[in-house]
Amino acid sequence: MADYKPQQIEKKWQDFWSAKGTYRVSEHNTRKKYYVLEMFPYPSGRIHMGHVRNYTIGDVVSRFKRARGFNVLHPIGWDAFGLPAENAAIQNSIHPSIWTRGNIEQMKQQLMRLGFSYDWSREIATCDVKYYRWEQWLFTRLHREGLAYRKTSVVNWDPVDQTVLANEQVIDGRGWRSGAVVEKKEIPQWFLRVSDYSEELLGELEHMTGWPDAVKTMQKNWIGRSEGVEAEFRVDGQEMPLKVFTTRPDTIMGVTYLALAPEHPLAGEVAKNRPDVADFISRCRKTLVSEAEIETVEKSGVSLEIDATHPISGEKIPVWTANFVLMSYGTGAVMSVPAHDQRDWEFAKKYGLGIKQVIFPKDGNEFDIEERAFTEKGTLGDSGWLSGLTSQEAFAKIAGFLEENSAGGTRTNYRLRDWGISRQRYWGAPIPIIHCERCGEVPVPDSDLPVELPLEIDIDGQRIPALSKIESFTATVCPECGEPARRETDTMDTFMESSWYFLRYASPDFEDGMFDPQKASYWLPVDQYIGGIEHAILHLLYSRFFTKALRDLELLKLDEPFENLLTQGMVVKDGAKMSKSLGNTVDPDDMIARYGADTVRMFMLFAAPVEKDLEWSERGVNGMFRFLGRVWRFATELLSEPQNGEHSGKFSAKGKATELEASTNRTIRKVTEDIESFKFNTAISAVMELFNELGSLWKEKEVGREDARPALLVITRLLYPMAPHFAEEIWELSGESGNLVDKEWIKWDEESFEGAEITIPVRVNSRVRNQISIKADSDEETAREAALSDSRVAEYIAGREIKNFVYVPKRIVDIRV
RNA sequence: GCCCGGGUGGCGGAAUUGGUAGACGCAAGGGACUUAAAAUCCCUCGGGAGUUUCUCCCGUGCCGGUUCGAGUCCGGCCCUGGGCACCA
Repeated sequence: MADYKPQQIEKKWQDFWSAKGTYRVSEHNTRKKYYVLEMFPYPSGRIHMGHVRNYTIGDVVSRFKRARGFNVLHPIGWDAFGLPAENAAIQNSIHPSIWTRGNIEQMKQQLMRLGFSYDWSREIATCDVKYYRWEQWLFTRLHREGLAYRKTSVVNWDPVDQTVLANEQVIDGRGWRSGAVVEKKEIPQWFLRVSDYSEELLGELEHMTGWPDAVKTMQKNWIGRSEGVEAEFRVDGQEMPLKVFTTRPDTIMGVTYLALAPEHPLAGEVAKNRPDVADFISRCRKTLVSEAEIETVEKSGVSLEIDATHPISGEKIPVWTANFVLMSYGTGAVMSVPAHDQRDWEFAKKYGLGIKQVIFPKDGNEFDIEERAFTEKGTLGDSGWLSGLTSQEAFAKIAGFLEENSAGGTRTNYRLRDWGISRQRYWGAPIPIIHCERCGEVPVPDSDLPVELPLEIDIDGQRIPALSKIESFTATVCPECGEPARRETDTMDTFMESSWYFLRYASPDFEDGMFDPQKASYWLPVDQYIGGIEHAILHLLYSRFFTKALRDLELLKLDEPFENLLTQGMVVKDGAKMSKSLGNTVDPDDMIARYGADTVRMFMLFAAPVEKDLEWSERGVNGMFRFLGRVWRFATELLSEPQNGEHSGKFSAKGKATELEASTNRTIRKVTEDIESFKFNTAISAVMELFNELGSLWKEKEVGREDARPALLVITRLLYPMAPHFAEEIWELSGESGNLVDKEWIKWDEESFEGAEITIPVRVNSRVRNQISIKADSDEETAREAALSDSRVAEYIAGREIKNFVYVPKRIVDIRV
């Protein structure tokens, strides 16, 4: 018997796998391919527990699928551009590149210590020129297709630091470093036309059976397709009518005012002569960065003191600007119907605007419109020639009327906006465009790609120079006319890199394109994608968009990138997400040093179901260490006897061996099915139960060495995907041939536990009164007889009439008297 | 504010997807071993009651409903986590 010392065995097996090149794969293989991928990490410095959880899950899937006979691709890389590198650079006067490279080196070592089955030969880092050059190449193709375009858009501007801020860097309307009040600035920026794909991105969701419903619903709502009507309201003295979009055209006769987003051009127009309006506009957007803030702030507005003409009634309708109207949705203007929309109602009450009810309950009941808005559909009234119609009938009538009078008509609107990819930052992939006074926006020709990010920069100050400040970078000549020109100085959103990295893994060193088409068509789609739920919308939607755009560029024959998706919960401690700022992080390295990688992995899998948050508990880790220690001691004791080299692996049928054999086989089935469905916590429980049973039978001398051995070997093999070093070592100790990493997954023998008697409860008047033992496949008559002949059950029936008898095979007998 | 999740013992969780609520583990208490500690091993462990090898009652956030039967389905509340387009 020996103590379990993981430190002595884990390195040994890691070196063994690495020396053998066990996880290197190629397309030249007769097995069926399986591509398992975890979301790649941002190299922030050190691995955190969220990574450990994510990658442990992926590793179990990878090892399990290998054992099930698949040619498994399991790659890893680094999402290496991003804001934190610049922050670190400023803080520590270290170049973002050096900081990032150092982190990658460190984190790679950490991942290796966890024993993950990665094909390290495919490692990529998105800040490598050989990676982002192909992203630049793609950008020029998207540009050619009109899918990349420039328009002005607003950024957060820190007037003290003279820099653009991310939303995250704006706290209560102030720059996080300078504390200066943030200003809004309109600058030209690059966008990708995701909206062209709204319909397909939405429609395809229906067929994506391998994705969680919650994620699909979130994406569906994010795309936000709505059928409605656009109506035009003419404004005196304005050439262009005001357009509004509404999903409730039936309420149009109840419009009492129009509300414009503060950024609406007409509001800006009026503001020129109205200081109060100008003041309102500048005030109301200054501190509001996100949609969440805009929608929770107290509603306020100001009248523009102009009137619009109702397209149907011809009435004069006052026009306001209000802080809750979003410029980015619909037309940036809404028709307000206080009687039938609660938000409009509240605004109208606050500013004394009219409330006109035009929809009435179908059942003819009264509704007090002074109390709140009536938002249901119903019958139109007080609506002129539309009165008496139902909401549904009115929809079509009104749309038709607007159409005929060239004042609007039916429209489908999407909430999904085009993707702004411009970042005014240094640490990113430069956008490959040259601005020429004569030729306009000229994409960098293929022969001049890549546009390398200049690495020689001065970072000792408190600022990283934007590319626009680096003259040697900006100055160039126009590829078309040869005259002096300037480079685009925006870099690309880091979501660009993560939208296609899964394709690059198929051929990470390919030099003639983004990926080798043959290899990509072999490996893709990703069969199992695993990552945090926080990426449910943006990253996953952008990756889907990229895949479809690449398909339409005829670079890829693929509609969707990720066949199956698993979203795992966060790792929390004391109820809060582990984060540096909260100071509640736990370093995986400490845990590995103390307990070993296998214990940490097992704990991560055992402590919570994958999709739920996991509460970190070092006591729990210790408990898992004790479990592995018990198995270890049992194994070393059992296997210490000299082996004769011949093991049938069969149970003897002596004593309780048959029972142990049945439990062993039942456990194989349970663990296999649980791993298939990612229920690792119950898979581990099942192994623990089997081990507990084996332990007691052994201690009570109910089974001998010959029967303990096959059970223990099964336990070892079932633990292998989760605790691979541990399992390999015991396997080697047992003297069995080969290594588990190359072994087929273990099969179970159904016959060993079929046909056994089972115990089911008998309920009388909803209370369990006793259990009966019957064959699993007993018919109702047999079950009835068994139940009624049970003395305790009989006591509770006691001569009363049986009013109802229910028998659910293998489950329950329920009697009502 | 809008969208999507989640609420089960002291704690993490299990419950064959409508069929014995609390598997497995942690913590706690008691005991064995030990000079001692650690480690290890054994027992108890949702609450209450009783005639205490056993039996009864209550119990899955709250209120109501469907059903022979509800942690699971339906309606309405409360609390809580994630996302909201420049954090990744």
